[in-house]
Amino acid sequence: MSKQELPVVDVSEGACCAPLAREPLNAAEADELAPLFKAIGDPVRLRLLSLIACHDGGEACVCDLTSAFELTAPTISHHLKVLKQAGLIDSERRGTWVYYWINPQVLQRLSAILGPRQATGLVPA
Amino acid sequence: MSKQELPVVDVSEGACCAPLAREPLNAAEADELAPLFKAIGDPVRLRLLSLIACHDGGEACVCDLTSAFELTAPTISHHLKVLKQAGLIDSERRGTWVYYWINPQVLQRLSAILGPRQATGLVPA
DNA sequence: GCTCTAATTTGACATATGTCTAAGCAGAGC
DNA sequence: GCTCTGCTTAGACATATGTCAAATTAGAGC
Repeated sequence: MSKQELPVVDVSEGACCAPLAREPLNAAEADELAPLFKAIGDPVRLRLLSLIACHDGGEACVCDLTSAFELTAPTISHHLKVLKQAGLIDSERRGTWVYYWINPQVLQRLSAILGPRQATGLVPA
Repeated sequence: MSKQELPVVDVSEGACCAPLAREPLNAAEADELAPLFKAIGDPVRLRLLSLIACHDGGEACVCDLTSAFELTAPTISHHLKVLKQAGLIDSERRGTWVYYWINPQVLQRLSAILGPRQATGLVPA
């Protein structure tokens, strides 16, 4: 299955761009957004995300990531899985190695949710 | 041992504005930021934050908040405490009621961390 | 002082989470 | 086919988390 381009949820709807502070999130929006923040609510996963995002070519091999922590490979694998299931990153196997890259749109969306204003053009004033 | 040396980092330093994707977060920065994202990584707390931010006058009484959920008062109180301890909101008692308001700077900072670019003027490039 | 309401704290509980070890799977190279 | 390396899965375990009921604290009004 290709999780690569699946929107997962109707992103274009309510929780897409309107910032938190503009109108109250309803339960459904919150249920959809919270897991994303939860996924980055762990120091290891935050660093993983950052490492992947900053890595040369926009993608990183698991071996690069594992060596940056004092954690076992299964633990890193677990965190990568959490990030991937949240839709924040995606991956592909190439030969022996598995590469991960971030999904910039999701990150951008979260940024917009927290941002003070700017509905990213959805609502034209 | 090499994981973290300082529990709290000076916010004005690295983790202040530079987005995730610009340079890898170090362990200390991640340890400082992750709890903030974790705090909003819960649907109830996300909605609480949004409700408070959107409320008239920029602040909301606990009674207003409690009535928006099908949860007991202690549970709401717990979530508010988590948000407050994370620094996302603040509160004050006025007579019988307790009012909460958000700390916009913290929210803005998180937004900047996730944002694609814009170091908020830190590095001119 | 008494009581009423608003909110928090305490304690309990089931569930979720982060980590590890051990085992399994997938290619590469012999 | 065998083995080696890279990565994931499975299972176990201690700790953290979300929720509630009961008890407690804080003011307001009588």
